[in-house]
Amino acid sequence: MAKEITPRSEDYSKWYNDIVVKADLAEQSAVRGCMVIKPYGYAIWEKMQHTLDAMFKETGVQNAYFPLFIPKSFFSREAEHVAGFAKECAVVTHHRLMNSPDGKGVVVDPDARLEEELIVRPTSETIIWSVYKNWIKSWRDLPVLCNQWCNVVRWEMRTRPFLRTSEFLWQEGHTAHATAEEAEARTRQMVQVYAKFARETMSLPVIVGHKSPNERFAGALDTLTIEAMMQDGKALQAGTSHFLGQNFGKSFDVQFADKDGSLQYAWATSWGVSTRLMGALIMAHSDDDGLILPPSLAPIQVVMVPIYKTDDERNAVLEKFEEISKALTAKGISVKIDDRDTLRPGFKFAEWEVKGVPVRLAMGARDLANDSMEVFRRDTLEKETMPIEKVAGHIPALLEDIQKNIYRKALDFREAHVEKCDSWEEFQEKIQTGKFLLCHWDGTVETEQAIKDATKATIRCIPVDSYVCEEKGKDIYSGKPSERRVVFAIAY
RNA sequence: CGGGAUGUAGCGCAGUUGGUAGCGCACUACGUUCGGGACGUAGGGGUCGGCUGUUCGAGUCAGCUCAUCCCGACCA
Repeated sequence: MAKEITPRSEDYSKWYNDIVVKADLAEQSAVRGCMVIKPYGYAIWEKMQHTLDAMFKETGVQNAYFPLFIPKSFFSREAEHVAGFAKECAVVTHHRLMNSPDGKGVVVDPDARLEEELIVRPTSETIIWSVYKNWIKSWRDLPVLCNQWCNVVRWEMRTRPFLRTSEFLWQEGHTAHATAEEAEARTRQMVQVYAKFARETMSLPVIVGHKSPNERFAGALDTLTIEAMMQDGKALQAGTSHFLGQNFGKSFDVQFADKDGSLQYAWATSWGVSTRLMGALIMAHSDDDGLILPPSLAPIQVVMVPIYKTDDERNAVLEKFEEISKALTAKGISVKIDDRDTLRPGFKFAEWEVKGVPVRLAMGARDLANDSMEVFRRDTLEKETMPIEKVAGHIPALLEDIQKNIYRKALDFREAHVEKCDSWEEFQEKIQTGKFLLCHWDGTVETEQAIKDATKATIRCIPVDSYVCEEKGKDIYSGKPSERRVVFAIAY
């Protein structure tokens, strides 16, 4: 495959789109800004869903489903929330079409205008809290811990596959609690679920932290985030968990009788991750040969490519593959024997590499004679020849090693591109080269905005686990006193 | 919604001063190949984004329009 584009080149966007297309993950749909997720891409998303879903359930969360359409009036109840989403809503105004009077196609039937317009959900806080009002009467009804897997629509001006599409798939959790402490604890708990998922399942190192007020979710008192670094050094917000206070409880009049008989408003959290995680996966791990998938998300973990000239050779190799396939399947490993007769081995090698399959086994007449097999790992591109009987036993440890190695590689990359910075001159230059800069910030929206206007860089988070730096200093821009360092970066 | 660009085969593109539509990849058939994206031969595939105009004649010129992409503002 041609190696014209490298991950840190200026044409990162082209490189990314190239991988999306060649790895057969997604394609552009006829609808502007929307995306068709193809079977291979969707299989990865399904694996993400299953893993996350199990993690949610371990924390007591249950799945539910709420309507796609939200009456417009619901949005006017929470002022900050509506301000955040008003500019990007798809609105349903009619419910019927009719044949065009001029005989050409169909038109909207003017008589079918809805009395109240419906908004296609950009997020479901409003409709869910309108339902919670009926569910929550007593402290005994709390907490309510619901999650839904669904699609949402945000009519963005500019779109990019997986990272920002007009419609996207996601999961949104919405919880109601009796106390602020409990809701805040849930907010922290869920961001840690996301961090664990990113690190262990996606092999993606993330920084957990608070968003600055400027970057907070519309209507939230606090937003926790996981921030990841892509291979061009830019930041990607990969998941968020919001503490919503009593904003929605009050807006939707969700009151309950507390233990002491007093009426209280419920406390809320919401948290979500989307198909944007697919974008993160692509941009964090791929190389010039295509996608590199962590084994825990790979739809196919081991692919077997037979090499042969005659039917006899083919049958002999496939027989060995079947044996190994059975042994691996018994261990819960997903295996594919690529027995397509019309393609040459070299083509198959390249194709499975683009798709990011972690391990490839190849076997031909030469190996057959030696009772050996070639084992190839996608992450390092290393080949190893080993005796056939040892292969099945070797694979589980190899997959585990690949999983860890991909994480290690991404972590090393991030470590090499994070640094402290105390000079505004240095900041302006370094931030453009793809770095996370740990800098002092005076805590004001004005300073953050001024830095953004000057450099496009934003505060990605105020870290709570890695890179925590509680030391006094002077703001990088304003020179005013600062209590701690925060993470600045240019983001997707 | 501002600034820039592009619409020609499934994809990527060429098409000169206006004169009967081309290339590469992909696709179909046959043969030779098969240990890192094979090769040969023969085929199939088009409302040149749309409309209007200029002209004997428009992919090419003009006007309008639609769509897409990139850069801004917005955003997970």
